[in-house]
Amino acid sequence: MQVVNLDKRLAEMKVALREKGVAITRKRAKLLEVLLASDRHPSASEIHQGVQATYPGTSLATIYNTIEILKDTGQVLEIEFSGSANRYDGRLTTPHPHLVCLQCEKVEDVEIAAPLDPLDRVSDLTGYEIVRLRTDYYGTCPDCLNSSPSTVGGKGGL
Amino acid sequence: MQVVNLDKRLAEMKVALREKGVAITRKRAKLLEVLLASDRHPSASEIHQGVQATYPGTSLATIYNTIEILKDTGQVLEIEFSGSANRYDGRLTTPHPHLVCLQCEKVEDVEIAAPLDPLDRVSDLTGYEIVRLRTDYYGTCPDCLNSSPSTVGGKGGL
DNA sequence: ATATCATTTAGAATCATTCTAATTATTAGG
DNA sequence: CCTAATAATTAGAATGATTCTAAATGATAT
Repeated sequence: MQVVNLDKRLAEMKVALREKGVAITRKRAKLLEVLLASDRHPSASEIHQGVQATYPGTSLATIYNTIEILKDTGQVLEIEFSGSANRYDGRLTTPHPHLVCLQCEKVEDVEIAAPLDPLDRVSDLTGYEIVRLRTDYYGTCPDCLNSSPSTVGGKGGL
Repeated sequence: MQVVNLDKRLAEMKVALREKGVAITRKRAKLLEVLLASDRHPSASEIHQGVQATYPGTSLATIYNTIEILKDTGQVLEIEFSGSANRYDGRLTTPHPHLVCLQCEKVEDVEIAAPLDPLDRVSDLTGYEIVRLRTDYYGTCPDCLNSSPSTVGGKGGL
């Protein structure tokens, strides 16, 4: 697993926000904390719950607003899902491969071979100006493989 | 570009549906046609329009129902997007890399290096039972690079 | 014909996300 | 300390893709 110094990341994020000219309010600070505390790639609503633990009455809109700013400043990586909520990675914000469990919707980082073709090679090849690569492996995690040997279908949204 | 014999694909799809025990109604046949006719990876609503050209009054529900069956039988590849409609590939239904234009929302196949790590190697490595890999390059296509030299942002949903 | 079963339908429901317009904090000058 | 001005936050409405529901239609096979 990519090891990240969380304190350092937190500081970085704050600097980036300040440079953007936005205030680091208590709720926003808490949001950053919650985001970094989890290696689960939390969803907006999970972050919302985390912030509400300390600041009840925080609106979901605030969470989305702040995530928007984080995205603009490259301080969070958004992992998009069509069937369920998007997930966010505040630790490692450059696109990287993920392992997604279709059963329990866990999203993990996976340490594997670097990009098949570097972005600029694909650019050359296609004439596209490539800005990012998404690489995700979908399947069933070990936990789910064990715990539900019979549950085959998986009605989940991913 | 992967070259596919469309007539053959159409026949394959029909066989797969029959084997599943579902009828190939006129609307469904048309849907398959529309799906295969396009290399644009059409959305449900684009397919809907295509079918409606011949069968006005076709419901979107029918499109989604049929796509569902196609997915179940592995006869279509669904490419999911959180910000906008999912796209469908009826030509090549095994997961393969795509090039996605963030500007015009074009989705193209791209012929590049095979998977970084074969699925079973990732399985071994992680204990996951991997079923598919998603690999998408995001950027701006040549057309959009030319036509809108100033339009930087791109308020689009992808 | 008729009972059975699959297909199709319109519209409602869902859910994540974005928008809106109003309220509340915060800050900088006086 | 006040008071604009500005930014942050809010509740709730709006959006948009997808799924669900329950009813209607169509086809099939005795």
